[in-house]
Amino acid sequence: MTGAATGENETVAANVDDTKGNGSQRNARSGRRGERVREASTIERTLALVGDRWTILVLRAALRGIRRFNDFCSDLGIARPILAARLRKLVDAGLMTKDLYQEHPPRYEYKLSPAGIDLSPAVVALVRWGEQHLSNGLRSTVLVHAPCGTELEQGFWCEACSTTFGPTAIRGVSPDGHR
Amino acid sequence: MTGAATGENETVAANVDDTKGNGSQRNARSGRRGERVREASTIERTLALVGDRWTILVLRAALRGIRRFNDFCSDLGIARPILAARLRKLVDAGLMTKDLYQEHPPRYEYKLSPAGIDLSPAVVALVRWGEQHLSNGLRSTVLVHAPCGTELEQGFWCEACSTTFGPTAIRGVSPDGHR
DNA sequence: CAGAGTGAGTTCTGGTTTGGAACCCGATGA
DNA sequence: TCATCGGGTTCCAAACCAGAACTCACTCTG
Repeated sequence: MTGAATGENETVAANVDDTKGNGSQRNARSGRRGERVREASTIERTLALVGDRWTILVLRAALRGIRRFNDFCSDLGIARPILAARLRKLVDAGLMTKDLYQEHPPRYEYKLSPAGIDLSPAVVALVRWGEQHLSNGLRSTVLVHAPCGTELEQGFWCEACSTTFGPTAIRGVSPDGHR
Repeated sequence: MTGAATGENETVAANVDDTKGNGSQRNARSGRRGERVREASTIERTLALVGDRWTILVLRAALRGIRRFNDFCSDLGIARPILAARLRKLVDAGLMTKDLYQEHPPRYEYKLSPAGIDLSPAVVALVRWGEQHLSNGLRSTVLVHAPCGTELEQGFWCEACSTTFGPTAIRGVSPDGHR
């Protein structure tokens, strides 16, 4: 009853299957707040990392070339303790590196690691969504393909079919089904 | 890794220009917590909306076809008050709709609106990043192109050049031409 | 018809996280 | 020597989050 009721032809992207039906997951957590026993799924862990108001902004600032503590601070308007905590978390998670760029008063720069750069599709997707849906008529920035200046599209690409497609054509499968 | 579909390979994504140098920047906020005076930029508003641990998970559940309060609740393991607050926020923001599906005890279903579906590239990007960087060897879900079953790539696409490209080839420009 | 069950929330109550100010520390540099 | 800068940390109040329990309006079972 739950699912099918609406069957109709909405634009829906609603059949991204999650491959496990629902057999196992949902199990116990301890009584204590914050330390759940069930193993968090991958996305839950992803969001535990980047799912807050600042982390993505820090990443975006880093993508724009900002590297120093104070520059992040004044560019984002973020409170210093929060920034320190976010940078530490990102460095610990391997998304950024902290390099000494000057010894005597030890000074560091924060740069994106490859894993951090890999997150840029997500950052770009959020930026673009905001520009499309939240800008009140005046878009502040348009992201374009640098070589030609055309506004970029973001989409999914199937190498086998050599085609792009939208969210409705996505399915989730389990990799360990037979392997 | 990321770039299978991207022609060039690259190191740094650090020169996405942000078009404003810093002309108008970072100005005042009031003394009160939470009500800043400066007009938040688009991404800041985007993140104020979806930038927390649960909203993206709620959206992902909705993409998977979940529609009812209790189903979200048990699928995600989210506390009921938080879920109620998130759904209300998403409905208010126009990302989801709340439809009556039964009168007598009034019962509602929550569905993604087109604006919510538009966020799926971001959700997918986060899921994929997590699968690539956070799964400890065992990936729980692989997203594939439904018609052919090939694992999908996500990338940027330039219609003018008919080419895909990676994050390094992105530039930000001001929409009003000058600059 | 009483009682159990269901779906969709809200209230209550603590623990956790944020955000802002202020402070610390080690070099410069005037 | 004192001020400044870059990079943090400490302290504290306000906001947010999570869980349990409760409400409300039905419907179903015996």
